[in-house]
Amino acid sequence: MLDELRNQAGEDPSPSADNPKIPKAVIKRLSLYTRVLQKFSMSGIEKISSKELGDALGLNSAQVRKDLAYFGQFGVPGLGYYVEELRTRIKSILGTDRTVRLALVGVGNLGQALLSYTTQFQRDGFRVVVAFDADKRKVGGERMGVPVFHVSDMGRHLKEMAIDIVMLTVPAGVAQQVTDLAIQAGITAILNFVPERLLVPEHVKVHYVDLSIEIESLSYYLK
Amino acid sequence: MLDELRNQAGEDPSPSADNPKIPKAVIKRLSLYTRVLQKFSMSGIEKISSKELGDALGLNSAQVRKDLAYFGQFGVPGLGYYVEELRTRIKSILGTDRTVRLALVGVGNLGQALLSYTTQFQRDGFRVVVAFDADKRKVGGERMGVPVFHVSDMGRHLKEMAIDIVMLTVPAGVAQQVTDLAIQAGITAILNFVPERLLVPEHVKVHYVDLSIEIESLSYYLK
DNA sequence: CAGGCTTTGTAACATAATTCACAAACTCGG
DNA sequence: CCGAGTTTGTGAATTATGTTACAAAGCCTG
Repeated sequence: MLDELRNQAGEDPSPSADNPKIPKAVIKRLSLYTRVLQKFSMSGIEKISSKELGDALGLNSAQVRKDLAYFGQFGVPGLGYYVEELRTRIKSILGTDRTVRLALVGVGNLGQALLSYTTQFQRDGFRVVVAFDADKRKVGGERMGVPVFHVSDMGRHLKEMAIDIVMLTVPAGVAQQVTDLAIQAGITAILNFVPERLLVPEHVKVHYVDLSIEIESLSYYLK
Repeated sequence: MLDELRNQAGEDPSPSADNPKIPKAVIKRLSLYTRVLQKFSMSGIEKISSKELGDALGLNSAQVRKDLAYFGQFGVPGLGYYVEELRTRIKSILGTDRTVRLALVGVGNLGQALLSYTTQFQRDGFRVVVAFDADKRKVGGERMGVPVFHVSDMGRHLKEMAIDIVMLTVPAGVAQQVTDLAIQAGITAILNFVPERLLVPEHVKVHYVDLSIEIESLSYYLK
């Protein structure tokens, strides 16, 4: 599909810089790894093997090692990986070693729920710093400590506030329009909750969260 | 055992109960097809080719045909597919030709947002018919027209109300517990919003919706 | 109603992702 | 500091998924 994108330039001395195609699934698993490592770290455990890491996620240990191998050599033969070190390095690879700045477009039901998701978001290093809506009655004040502006000013605010990722929870029908605006403002990553396919230039990455599809496909497996 | 765990990781093809091996991705695309077909149907268009259907979703036309071929022969050479007929048949395959009955566990922020998602859900043939929470203050009345019961009565209600799918939006930490209860009550499909892996027997299907992972992986692709 | 045109369904091919398997690297107890 | 025991990192094999290509089927125009 339109998933083929360049990878980020290396920000650390790992061989990731040149590797042109890392499977999307690998990236998602990296994210899972950090979560497990976080837990282990909390329990005061200092080292972990690919086997243990895999078991915690239902993955083959070779897959864990191979995933990590995309980015360098982090392990010690005969010992495994140092939990904290590995966690730090993966976070650095993912770019979540600093706070990721999110904007929310569409302060409806789902949008507000996302605004109140602060606990989880905070813990994972994200922060919703601004929201937008087309309804003038919702604009002006704050919701859950987040200022809400009118979409007509979105471009300006997105730039000024150095937004990394836009979350779309607008009504179906205006999603593409809003997307175009965001991209004009320099946004390159979108998390789309609207059940509509977005047409975007190649340098823009869209992830879809589609509840209806999840439910429909679950329905298939009912028996 | 390993198979079971692997299944829970959520991203790989699992041997579905009866149908030998239809890729999970195929099922999700079927769901997308119905959406496109719905739109075409609305516009009064009566036939559609695999090319057109694919174009609408950014897919290769052969993939569309192959996906459909898993389930039979629906098309007419030289003509394409009859929109309404195809839609009906796919819905029948997915089991969404009747209302799918959902239960929501955890009436927090996200849970309430899902309860208010009625418009979209209704349109797609789902219905949240009951909700549960552990907080006695939330229990008893209705939220968005949906009765809320205490989790301690969950098993009974799930059975009595013939629930198909359980949506989990409970606080991290109790997800596994709630899952076990639901499975004891005969539930075989779970949509899990909690950022935690669920251990379930083989016959139970779990789909994960994990916002943090979506954001983290988007973060990777930034610049 | 014949023949050119279109589009299906699928077999063969191509690509991608995962798992296996093992040499090499390192640990650690004694 | 040696040797038995682990565990890594990675080619090779396997499995899964997607694409190409085309014969067969059916439409439709003249």
